[in-house]
Amino acid sequence: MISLDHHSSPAPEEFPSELEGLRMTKQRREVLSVLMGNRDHPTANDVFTRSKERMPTISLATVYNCLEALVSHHLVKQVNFERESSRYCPNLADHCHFQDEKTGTIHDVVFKKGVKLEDFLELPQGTEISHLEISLKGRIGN
Amino acid sequence: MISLDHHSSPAPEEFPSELEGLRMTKQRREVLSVLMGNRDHPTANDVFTRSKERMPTISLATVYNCLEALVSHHLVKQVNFERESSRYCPNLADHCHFQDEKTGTIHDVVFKKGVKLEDFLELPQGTEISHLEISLKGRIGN
DNA sequence: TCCCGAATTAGAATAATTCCAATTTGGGCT
DNA sequence: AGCCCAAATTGGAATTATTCTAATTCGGGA
Repeated sequence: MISLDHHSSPAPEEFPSELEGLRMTKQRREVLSVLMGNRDHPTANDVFTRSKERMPTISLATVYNCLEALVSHHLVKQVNFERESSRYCPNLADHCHFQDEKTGTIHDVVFKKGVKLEDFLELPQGTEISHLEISLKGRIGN
Repeated sequence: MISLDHHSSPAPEEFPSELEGLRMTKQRREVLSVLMGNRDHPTANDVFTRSKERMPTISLATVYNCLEALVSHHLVKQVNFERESSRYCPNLADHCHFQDEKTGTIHDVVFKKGVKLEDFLELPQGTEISHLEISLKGRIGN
């Protein structure tokens, strides 16, 4: 069962050369630091644009590769809203996402302390949840 | 605030010529009856294949058009799992989706009776949620 | 029946992502 | 330090789901 505990994200910048068993190449470090530096849930293309400022030779394919490596090593989360292009988030705490329909801004939303999935969902018993994604859209009161 | 009340879906088949302000053309009726007939969360392409059996002239574009019309008139729900192609679901009760990673099968999961979003999420106060999507992946215990 | 806006259609276009094949990189071993 | 080799990067092509376009068809109301 997935836990909804509250963790905090690692401190920005300063990454070892290997993290969670992932070789920290300079491209991966760059992509990660772009994500850490501006937590506005950028798309792969946003990350590409930002990375190029400091590393002009990086390619979009590499950005996709790096993001996929970071996601699969749980250093970053992939965020999806319907069919929009994926966004990326370095907040490793269990949380979900709220998109303000007015501005498009995405906000992290945490779970109430101690809440478990079974508390609000009628899960067929025996289910092992390996992945959970909650996406909200709406407006922020006036 | 979105309600998590338990409703039931309309009875299968037998649709009036206008529903929820939507003109029920024969293509839309066909698409809807495909969805009602087999609630296995088909993709647009699945719906296209199935529709063609009874209506060989229907086009994929029309299937997309019909699905979009049905979704926007709240007769059908669009279901997304990460970046996979959208699936469609005629269950109008508030519910979310669990995908068995072993088989790929998608199961509807309902909310515990009376649960409200605020009960499990720390929503920034004043937020009006207009759309909510919860997608789970995992395994069904042996 | 005629008209007209809406719906359908086939095919082209788009957008995000993945694939491919060639090159580069860098850690470990000598 | 230099070599080796698997892994990572790269640019471009390919793929896939979906949307767009423009032409045709449909069907309800006058």
